[in-house]
Amino acid sequence: MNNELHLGHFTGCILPGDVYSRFLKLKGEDAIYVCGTDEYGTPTEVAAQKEGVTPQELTDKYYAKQNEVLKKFNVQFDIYSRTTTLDHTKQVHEFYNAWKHNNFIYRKEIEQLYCKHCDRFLPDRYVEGICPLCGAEGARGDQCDTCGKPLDPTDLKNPYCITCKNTPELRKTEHVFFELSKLEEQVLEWVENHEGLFQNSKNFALGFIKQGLNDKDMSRDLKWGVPIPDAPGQVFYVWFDAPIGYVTFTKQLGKLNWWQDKNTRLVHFIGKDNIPFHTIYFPAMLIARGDDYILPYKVASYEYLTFKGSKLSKSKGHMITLREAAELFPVDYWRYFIISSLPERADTDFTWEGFQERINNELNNDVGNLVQRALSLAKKYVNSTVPKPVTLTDNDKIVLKQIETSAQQVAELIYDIKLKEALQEVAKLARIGNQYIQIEEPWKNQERQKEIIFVSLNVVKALSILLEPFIPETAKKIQDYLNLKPQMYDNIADHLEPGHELNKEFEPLIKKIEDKDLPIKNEGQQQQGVKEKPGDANAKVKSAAVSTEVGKAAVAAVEYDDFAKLKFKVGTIKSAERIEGADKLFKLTVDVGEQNPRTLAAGIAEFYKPEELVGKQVIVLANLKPRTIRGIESQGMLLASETEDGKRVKFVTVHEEMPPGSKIR
RNA sequence: AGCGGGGUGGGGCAGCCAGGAGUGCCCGUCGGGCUCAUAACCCGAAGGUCAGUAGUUCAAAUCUACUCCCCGCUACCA
Repeated sequence: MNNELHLGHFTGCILPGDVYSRFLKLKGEDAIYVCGTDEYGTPTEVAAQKEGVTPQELTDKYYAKQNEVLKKFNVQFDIYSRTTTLDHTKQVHEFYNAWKHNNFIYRKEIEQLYCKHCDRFLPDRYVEGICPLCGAEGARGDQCDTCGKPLDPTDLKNPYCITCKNTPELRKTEHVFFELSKLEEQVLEWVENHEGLFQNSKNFALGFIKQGLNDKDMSRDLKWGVPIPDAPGQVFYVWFDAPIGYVTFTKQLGKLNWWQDKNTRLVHFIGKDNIPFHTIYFPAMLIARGDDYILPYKVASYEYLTFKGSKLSKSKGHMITLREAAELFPVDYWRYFIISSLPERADTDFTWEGFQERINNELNNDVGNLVQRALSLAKKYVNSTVPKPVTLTDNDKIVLKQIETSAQQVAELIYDIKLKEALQEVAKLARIGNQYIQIEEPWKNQERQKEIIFVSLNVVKALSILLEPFIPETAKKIQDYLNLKPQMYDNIADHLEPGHELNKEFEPLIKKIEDKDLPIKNEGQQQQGVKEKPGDANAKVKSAAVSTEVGKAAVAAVEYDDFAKLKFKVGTIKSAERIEGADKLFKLTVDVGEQNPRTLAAGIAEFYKPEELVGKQVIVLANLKPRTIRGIESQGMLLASETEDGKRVKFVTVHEEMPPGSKIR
């Protein structure tokens, strides 16, 4: 909760949950979709400190932004609340008292680092020092980044306070512990026998439990957090309050009793980093709470959508924010794309090409086009009125029957949270519709026009219902064209009334994404006005190195200093060979006047033969951050020129031989 | 380094947990058709030793062991 929402958040938890809950409601189920912001925790506090505002001010700001953008994406929460409310504090205290009552809480005196200068304890990330294991400097109190080992603040050698840099001292303090170890068996049994966990959740949780569940220190000597009632000056470790937010928010909706109702099916949608909290800690907290609190029915955990190939990503880890995404394309495009490429099994890399392909070929050509076809046929031949079929042929009946079959399959898949597959099933119905029109040829087959158009329109109507959970705006648009009121899922097989008038005004549902619409081509504009941090220039050029798109990227005006950061050198190609399994790449060794020749991966294999290259002089960007491409480390980038259509590529050279290593300026 | 995941026709995926002819989906390629529709749509074809090795089995993409590649997390974060 110290950042804007980005496509990763949307993919991992928000959108799948929205599709699922929209579907349930459309199906007439008693469903609520509960979500909120988790606002405590040291990261928020540290971020606020950096921005020079209070944590509350920071979270207020982001809460408002998130709320706004979620509405834009038509996320239909029943409540989007926050953990910094009094309701939540009360709810956490209620849990705490129950844990105490059920003997899951004990106190223990431990030693913690204390900064006299700042007059505070230094938990987790408030302290840095030298890692006792690998000796690296700047290891944080919770973990060393260099060797990756988790640490306790007290493990650090030469610790210092990150705020004032003074050396802290050890001070005794009494902390509250949650006796997780007592629940190991119960949690293990639940994980092992629970069918509702996604495979990745289950594997991870089992591995986690195998290492043994230790009691957890719930106390933090901080102010920002839910105060522990009987431990003045201490707050709950954020993961002990955040999941209780689900309970708080449900209570705010007046449905607290759902948590103790055996018929409630609690389904979590999370990203994979949240797996231990939703499969181990939270279930343990619920068991310890007692009073028949229910455990999750399903935990849908998603892998990551990664952005390494995207030119929008300014640095590693930077995502496209939802706000940016909505400015670029209609939100339904994003909703469609993300569900159709949900990272269920493995991380999935986002590419603009993939996005464009999916939207153009599937959403546009199959779905959009079918709607357009059917409506146009109706307008042209039956004056935009649902015709009365006289005699239905077997094929007509098969297609009408298919609507029911599809609806049933889609429903089963969504109940089972196989959203990607469900959406494919919807797209399949659109294809069947296209196929049907093609085979029946209503433009030729005049005596059967009424029946064919009748069937086609019913397919379109069915699509509008099936699509609603996924792309609600588009679904609504189709229903407007059909002049229909919002439908329920179970009405899907009801045929349109003959004589029902359709809307004569309609336009293509979806517009194709042209190459020029993609931000790759607008890179210059995109980045204007964005202050890049020093060193970022490397990152920007890097993406061009693999895609041979040097010629395509529009060039924004740069400062001379930025240009001066780039070190170009003349190099002589010593050897060139194809890289196995890569059509476009050569592995080159190039002498750039250094002790050893450099290894480069160059995307010019479609345009040269290896033997043509040996001995040639090329221009190399020598201070590009090395990058591993197809298993070889590319230590620079070869400059080349490319025609607009990408059909011709020629490397850049000097017109007379220069000594290898000569500078370019 | 630790933890997790992946390697399936040219590209992207599903299938693997509950083994049964390489089955499926999207794109691309090639050939054909249609002209109602957004140069869209429909039909057909080519293309894979399911990363490798060894095992279990009547039977392995699927189970086991090992090996090789790749990726993510271990900053914020789903």
